[in-house]
Amino acid sequence: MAAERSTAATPGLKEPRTDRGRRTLRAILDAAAVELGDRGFHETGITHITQRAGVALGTFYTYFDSKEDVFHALVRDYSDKVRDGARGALADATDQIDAERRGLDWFLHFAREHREIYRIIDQAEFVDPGVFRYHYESTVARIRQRLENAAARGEVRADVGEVHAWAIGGMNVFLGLRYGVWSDEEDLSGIARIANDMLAKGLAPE
Amino acid sequence: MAAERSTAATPGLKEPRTDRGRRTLRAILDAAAVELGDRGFHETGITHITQRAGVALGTFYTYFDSKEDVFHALVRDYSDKVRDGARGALADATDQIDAERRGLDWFLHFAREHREIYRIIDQAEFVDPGVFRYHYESTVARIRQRLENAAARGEVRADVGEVHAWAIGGMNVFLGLRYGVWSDEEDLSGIARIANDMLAKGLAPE
Amino acid sequence: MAAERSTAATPGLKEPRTDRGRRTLRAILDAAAVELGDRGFHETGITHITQRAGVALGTFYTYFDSKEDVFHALVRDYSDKVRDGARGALADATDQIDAERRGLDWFLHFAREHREIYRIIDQAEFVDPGVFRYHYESTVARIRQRLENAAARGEVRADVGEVHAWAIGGMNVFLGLRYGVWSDEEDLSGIARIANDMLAKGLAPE
Amino acid sequence: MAAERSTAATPGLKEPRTDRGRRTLRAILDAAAVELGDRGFHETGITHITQRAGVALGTFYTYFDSKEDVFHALVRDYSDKVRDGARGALADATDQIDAERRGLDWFLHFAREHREIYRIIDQAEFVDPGVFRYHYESTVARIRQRLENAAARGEVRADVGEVHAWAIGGMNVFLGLRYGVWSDEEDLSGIARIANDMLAKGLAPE
DNA sequence: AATGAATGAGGGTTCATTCAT
DNA sequence: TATGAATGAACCCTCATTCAT
Repeated sequence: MAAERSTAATPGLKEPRTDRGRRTLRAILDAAAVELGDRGFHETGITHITQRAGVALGTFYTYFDSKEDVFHALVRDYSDKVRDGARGALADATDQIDAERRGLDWFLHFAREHREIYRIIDQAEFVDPGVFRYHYESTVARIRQRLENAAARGEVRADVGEVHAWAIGGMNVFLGLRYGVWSDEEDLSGIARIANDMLAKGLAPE
Repeated sequence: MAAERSTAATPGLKEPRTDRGRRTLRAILDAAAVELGDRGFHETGITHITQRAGVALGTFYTYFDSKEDVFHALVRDYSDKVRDGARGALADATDQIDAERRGLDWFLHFAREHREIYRIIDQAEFVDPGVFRYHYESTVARIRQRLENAAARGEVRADVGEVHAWAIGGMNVFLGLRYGVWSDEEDLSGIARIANDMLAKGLAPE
Repeated sequence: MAAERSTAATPGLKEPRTDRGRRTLRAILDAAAVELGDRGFHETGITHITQRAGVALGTFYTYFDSKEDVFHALVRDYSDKVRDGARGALADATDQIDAERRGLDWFLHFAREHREIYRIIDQAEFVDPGVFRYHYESTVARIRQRLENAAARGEVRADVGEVHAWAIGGMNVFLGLRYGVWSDEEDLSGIARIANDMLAKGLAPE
Repeated sequence: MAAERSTAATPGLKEPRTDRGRRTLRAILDAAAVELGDRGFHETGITHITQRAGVALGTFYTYFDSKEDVFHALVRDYSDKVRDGARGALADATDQIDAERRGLDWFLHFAREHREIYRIIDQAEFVDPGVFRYHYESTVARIRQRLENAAARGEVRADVGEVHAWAIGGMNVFLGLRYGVWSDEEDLSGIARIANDMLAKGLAPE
């Protein structure tokens, strides 16, 4: 649940030097994820975060330079998680269509488990447009790469490209919103299978 | 470009009684669309809106009860426009697949023409969650209805349902974001054709 | 109920020249008495007054220069009413003690009938300190005059003076507040008799 | 002069946790008493208070939730002071009439010393009607209690009751206004003696 | 490292008053 | 006279950030 710090230098974040410091940072990060996800960026005050984390207001600024900074850190963490999680899910797929199904399946469950992700990433469009665009462009770029590789192997139609990748990305995101975030009832693997079946036919080699 | 007032009762809006009033309201609405779309809800001050509209600060409150109110009005206006515009575009389609292509084609052009729409509607998730959900749920419900009617006519596979509708909605929205809002270069009708071709195969009757 | 205009020149008031104008002025004055009495000076907006009066906002300024002006006019009207009403009540008293009882009796009933008076006059302390002080000083001066005349006639103790007058004024005002304004239940004439009995003994000639 | 914090839970007040905090709160409270007393509630801005207190605007909200809150706190503090001050003054009286004289004497001096009290408590009628009524009702209830106890001891007439208590309360308040607040010249103890003499006769046992 | 008091720019909203019609 | 749209100064309050301890 807690966001693991990416190893890349994170500007605006002051790395803790002691164990106690690491625990505090972790508490703040976790609290921030919950609060920012629940209330949204503008409705969340630093005090909301520090109170939930059980630390004093000023302590926040021991680890972050600004409110934007935590937000940025969280978006990057989540973006990384989506990338890594999907990658893991794809690993033992039989073919590319099956891989996409597994990826969507994993993503839908992840979305339901981490509803905050949606709210946090969506807000990035206004709070931190850079990461927002980066997140979607790199996510879609990976889809595209997979499709083109598969096309080279003859698994999908030869003409797949950027447009298909964005279309698939949009499908996945909306299904995650509708069935993962907004609802608890549906069988997510079933949803993934239905969507994947349409995709399979849509992408089948001529 | 100017938002036509919907006929439905709009709470929080005080209908102007004179012609001068109607002109002023229109100016405020147009200015609000530009400012809210450009800067985002929280970065937009009432003064930004009134200055662009060329009226005094207080005049804003002659027509709206709060900043949330204009926002709400704009989302509803835009939501109606998307609905009506798509409906018009669908009208002279030969079959349902062609209809979906025309709808997407229209939507992509509309998105490029009204980049604000995206930013305004996306922000609604946090500013006015009610309309946000309503907009997407009703949009997708219309897609679903069209699909099911087409299935009854044998034009598309018999098992189409809610999941397909959300998938298509997400596809359209992301394509609009990527090629309509973020870019000026691509031929939008070409994009629509590519996506529609994948859809045609994905939805073809068995 | 409607405030009659005193004949003295009232600055800030524009005398109506037509009959229609007189009716409008009257409507505004009556509405102002109700609203200012109910909500208080600062909580009352000009629109509250004009809406209750059934006229347009701008019409208010046809008759008054400012919000303070209506307030001032009302305080003066009410102050005059208290003076004239008490004077009338005193007229057929047998002696001065009886006169004071009749005055208090009348005042208590007037207070119950016109609860606004209290709220309006009390607020004058902050809104229009001039009239506020004038009202109480002249009211008490009349009491004092009556007492001294009565002392000359041997009806009350010889040493009556300003202090006694203020004490009696305070007594009357508080009884009006407690039994006239705050409550509907008590028999006001009985209250006046009780207080007057204490006064009779307190003021009796040695 | 500084308002001591009552021990009762004070909603809307955030208790300071450090010494510095306690000093700041005290400064704000003192400044608020002066400003609210001088200018009145509506004419006093938060900046008036904080500037006089020598702190920044925002600091006000570290200790109070709103302008109404300080006002409320001040009225309660002052109300308590009047109660405690009068109680102390009464302590070594020989009989009840003498006690009332001492109480009035103390009150007149207190009023002259704290002219703000009048203006603050009077405004409560509109700003905070609850405490306003509470202040006067409990003050008068104490007078009544004293009178009835004295009647039981045969020190005053047997029929004393609520009406007499309100009458006395009104006398005291008006004398305080006229001689304590509005004027600096008169000998307050002399005033108290004159009023008390009238009272002594008015309340004497038959 | 941690605390919490202090800061003050900023922003939404109100409302008495003006004025063109 | 009457109307109601337009004006803009004023004000309360929020909250990210700083800083002394």
